[in-house]
Amino acid sequence: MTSELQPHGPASAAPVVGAKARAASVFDVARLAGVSHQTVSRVLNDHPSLRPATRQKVLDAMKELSYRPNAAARTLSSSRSRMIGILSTSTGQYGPAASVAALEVAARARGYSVTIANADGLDPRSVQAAISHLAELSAEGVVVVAPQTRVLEALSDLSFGMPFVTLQELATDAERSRPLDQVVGARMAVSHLASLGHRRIGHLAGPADWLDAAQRLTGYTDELDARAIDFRAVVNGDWSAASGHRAAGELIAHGVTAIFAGNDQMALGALKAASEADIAVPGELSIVGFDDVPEAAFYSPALTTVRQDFAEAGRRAVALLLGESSVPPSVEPELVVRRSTAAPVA
Amino acid sequence: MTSELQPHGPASAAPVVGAKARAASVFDVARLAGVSHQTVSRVLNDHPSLRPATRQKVLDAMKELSYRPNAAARTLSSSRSRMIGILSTSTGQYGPAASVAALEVAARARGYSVTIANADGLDPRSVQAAISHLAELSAEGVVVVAPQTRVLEALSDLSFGMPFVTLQELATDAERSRPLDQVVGARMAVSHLASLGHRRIGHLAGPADWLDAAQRLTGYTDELDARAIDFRAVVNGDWSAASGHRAAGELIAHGVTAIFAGNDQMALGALKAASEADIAVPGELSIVGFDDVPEAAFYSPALTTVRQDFAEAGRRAVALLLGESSVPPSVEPELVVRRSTAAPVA
DNA sequence: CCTACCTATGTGATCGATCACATTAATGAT
DNA sequence: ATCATTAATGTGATCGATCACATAGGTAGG
Repeated sequence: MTSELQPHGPASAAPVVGAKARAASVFDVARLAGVSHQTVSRVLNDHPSLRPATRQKVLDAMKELSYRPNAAARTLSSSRSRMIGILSTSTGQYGPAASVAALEVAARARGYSVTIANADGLDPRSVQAAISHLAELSAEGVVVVAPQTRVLEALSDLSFGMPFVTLQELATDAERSRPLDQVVGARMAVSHLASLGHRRIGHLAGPADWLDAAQRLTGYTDELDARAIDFRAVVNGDWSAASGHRAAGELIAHGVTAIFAGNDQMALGALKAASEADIAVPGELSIVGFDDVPEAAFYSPALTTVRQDFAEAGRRAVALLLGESSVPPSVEPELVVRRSTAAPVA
Repeated sequence: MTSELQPHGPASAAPVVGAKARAASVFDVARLAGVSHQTVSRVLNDHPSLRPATRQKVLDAMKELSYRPNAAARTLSSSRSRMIGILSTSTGQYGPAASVAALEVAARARGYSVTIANADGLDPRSVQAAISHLAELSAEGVVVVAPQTRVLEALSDLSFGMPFVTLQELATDAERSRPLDQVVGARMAVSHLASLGHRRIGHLAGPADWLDAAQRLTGYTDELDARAIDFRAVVNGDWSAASGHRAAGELIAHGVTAIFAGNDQMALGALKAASEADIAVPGELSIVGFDDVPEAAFYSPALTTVRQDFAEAGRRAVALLLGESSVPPSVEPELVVRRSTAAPVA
C-alpha cells in the first residue's frame, strides 16, 4: 500500500480486516500489470495498437483485482453517458413492458444502460420532472413508451438536446415511404371483417391523444374508405377491459355487427359485454382485438387479433436511437384468426 | 466567454451560433452569482448554514443558466450513485411491471434513479452479466423482481457488496413475526374454497424455483393442514395461460372439484380448459386465481381471485432497501369473490 | 544512412461535482 | 474587553476514468 496521502473519506489507515477496501481503479491495475494507467484504459477501450502480451498482462491484473470500470468516472471524462432513458406513462401494460425488456437487452449488448422515468401523472409537471431527471443523468437518448401527444410535445419543448424516438418510429428511409405498421395492422383487422361480409363495423378506439390509438383509427378509416363503406362508429376507451366493456354497449346500440377493438383488453371487455347481453360471439357479433397478448387465445371465444412484435419494436428503437445503419426491419403485423369472428347473420 | 484554454474535445473555438455549448457547471453558476463553487454545491445539498440571500442569488444564477447538476460528477466525487438497480427476469407480466413503475416513482422522489437489467436467459451467465452491469453503475442496492431462487443465489454469491431486497420482503422486524402476505393470500383462497364445501382442491402452481410460487404453495398446504384435509394435487405451470390450460387437464383427471391457481393467467387457462371439456364453472368446478389483474373481472365467468397491491410492494422495496425507518406497512391481500367459485355439486 | 512515419506506451490535464480544511465575521460567555 | 464558539464562505485536493500530447523503438523510402 503506497498511500502517502490520506484522501478524503475515512479511508482505512491500516489494512484492517473487514475494512471495506476501495474498489480497484485503473491505477491499481496499472501498477500490478507494470504499465501506465493509460494502457489500462486502452485495454478497456480495445485500442488497436496494443501488444497482445501487454493486453494479456493487463487483463490478468484486472482479473486478479476483480477490477470493474467505474461508469460514473467514464461518463464524466468522456462526456458520454452510454445511458438510454425510457420515458413512460403506461404502468403494467403487456406491450410496453415487453418492448422495454427487449430494449434493455439490446441496449446492454451495445454497452448502454437503461433508466426509466415514469411520468406518473398526466399533468405536464410530472412529465417535465421525468424528462429533467433523464437530462441530469445525461441520457444520450430517450425512448418514449406509450407516447401520448402531450408527452411528445413536452419532450420536443425541453428535450435538452437529447434525441428521442418512439416505439412506433419507422426504421430506414427506405421504409419511410410505406405506411406505419399499426395502420397496416388495423387495416388487416378491418379488412378481415369486411371480407367476412360485415358492413357495420365499429371501432373501439384507444385514448384520443395516444399515437397508437390514432394510428389504429387511421387504419380503420382508411380501410373502410378503400372499400367504400360509409358506416362509421367510433367510441374511445382507455385501453382497459372496463372501458371496453362500457364502450361496447354504445357500439352495439349503434347496430354494429362487428367491432374492431384498439387492443385486446378492450376486446375482452367487449366480449364480456356481449355475453352479458346474450349476444353470441361470433354468431351475432364479431370482435377483433389488437396486440395478441399471450392470453388472447384463452379468452372465450378465443380472440381474433392482430399480432405485434413488441420485442422487435424495442430492439428497433435502440438501433434507431443509436443511429445504426443496420436497423432491423420492422416486422409486419400479422392477423391471427381465432374464434371471435365470423360472417354476419343477415 | 472566458475560455482561455481549449480543453479536450473539439470544443468550439469561436462562439459559433448553433454550436453545442457545454452545459453550465457549478463554476459557471458560482461566477455568475459571485460566490465560490463550494457555495453552489452547498445550495445543491441544502446545507444549513447559508444566508437566504446567498442561496437566492445562487438559485437565480442556476435558473439563468438553466443549470442542471451532473449526476456522473456527483457520483464520482461522493461515491454515492443514488442509483437503484432492478434485476428482472419476467418480461411483460402485469404484476412485476406495476411494481417497478411504482418503485421508480418512489425512488425518484428520494433522489434516486432506477436502472433495469434483465437476465434474459435462465442461464447463470446472463444473470451474472446483469448483476455485473449493475455493479459497474455502482448501484447502491438491487431490487429483485420475479425472484427465482437461482437468481437470489447468484446475487448473494457475487453481489459485489450491493444490498438487495425482493418485492416479497417483509418490512419491519415487528412485522417479521407474521407470515408472508402471499402465504396469507393463498390461505384465503383455499379457505374460501374449503368453506364452500370443497374437499378435493387442486393447486395449479407456478414454477417451482420461484419464491412467489413457493409461498403460494405453502399457503395452500398450510390451509389444508389446518383444516385437516388430506387431499393434495399440485401441478406446476409456468405462469402462462397456456400452461394453466395444460395443467388444468391433469388436475381435473385427479378428480378435483376446485382449483386454486397460482396466478390469474393460469386460472384463465384453466377456465378455458374447463369450458372446452364442457365442465361448468362454477357449477362443476370452482376456480380461484391470484393477483387480480385488471382483466380478471372480465373473464368468463368473472374470476374469483386474491388481490395484491403491486404498487405498494414496489414502494416498500425502496423504503426497505434505503433502510428507512418508516416503511409503509404491507397491505394484506384481499379475496375478491366473483363468479368462478361456488359450492361443489355432490 | 538519415529523415519520415507508424507502433506502442507514458505523462499530465481534464470532466464536474464533493470532501477536507482554512478563513473570516458575528455572537456569546466570562 | 477578551477569548472561545458558531455561522458563512472560500481554497485546493480528490474521485476514476478519458483526452491531448509527448516519447521511445521499429520499419521503410530515398
